Amino acid sequence: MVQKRAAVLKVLQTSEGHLQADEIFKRVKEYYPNMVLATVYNNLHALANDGYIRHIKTGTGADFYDKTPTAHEHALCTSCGKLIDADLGDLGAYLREHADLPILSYDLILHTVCPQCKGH
Amino acid sequence: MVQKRAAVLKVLQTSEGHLQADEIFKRVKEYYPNMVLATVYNNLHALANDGYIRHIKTGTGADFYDKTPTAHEHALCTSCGKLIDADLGDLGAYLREHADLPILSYDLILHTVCPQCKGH
DNA sequence: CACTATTTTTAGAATAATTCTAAAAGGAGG
DNA sequence: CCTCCTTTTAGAATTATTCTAAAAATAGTG
Repeated sequence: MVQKRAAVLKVLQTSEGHLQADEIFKRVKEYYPNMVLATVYNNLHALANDGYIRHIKTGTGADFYDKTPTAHEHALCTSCGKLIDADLGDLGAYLREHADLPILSYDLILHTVCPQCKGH
Repeated sequence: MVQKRAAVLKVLQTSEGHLQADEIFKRVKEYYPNMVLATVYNNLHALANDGYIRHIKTGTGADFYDKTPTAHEHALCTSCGKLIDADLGDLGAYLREHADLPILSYDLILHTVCPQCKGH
């Protein structure tokens, strides 16, 4: 049994939105006070590797982790810094159709102003 | 006159492909041996801000800088680590058409195996 | 259950690209 | 020449992430 891996996954799955490693760390520590940040990273990598979660690099600051592993895209709010889901249809199909190169995978981050921030 | 900014720009423009800050630093230092890395970053930011070049974050290791500021996409070779240009048609139009959010800008990195690496 | 092998966790150091800070230098305009 | 504003320098600081080696937990096998 891999208690701490399960705890990391559970925290992600029972949280709203997308979290960063240090936030996950904080929340898992409530259950496992002796938890260490390196273990969170270990488990996040393992979980992403096994397809349970997604690892999203924004290029600005810390990475996010997404409880939903199925294909969808993300947008970063330039105002509040939150990462939100974006629906872009079948972007993968578009890319594979138009690219002049084989696409192993891709990372896309949109920059937007989220609805909350727009409502000033 | 901003000699060092011009030198940074010239190095980029007269080099093949896409460079990282430390490589630009090395090359500019041949002309200005007292050059310092922070100045390279200063000038790269200034140049990107003024639209002369593009700043490309790959999310893995160092950022790249692109002498071509007009719209096109990029692919990172998983084998050799080089950043190469990718033609994806009018991706901006696709995104704006399909997105459920306003798109201020976006960052896309494809992962591929470049032609050179493919030829083992 | 005992034994061994593998995985997980820990603690803390290390990494590495980038940014920051404060001071010095440079150049433009009057 | 004087003053202002920009650029540059040197080096420290930042910060998320990774690495390392040792300890602990766990699982598999007989």
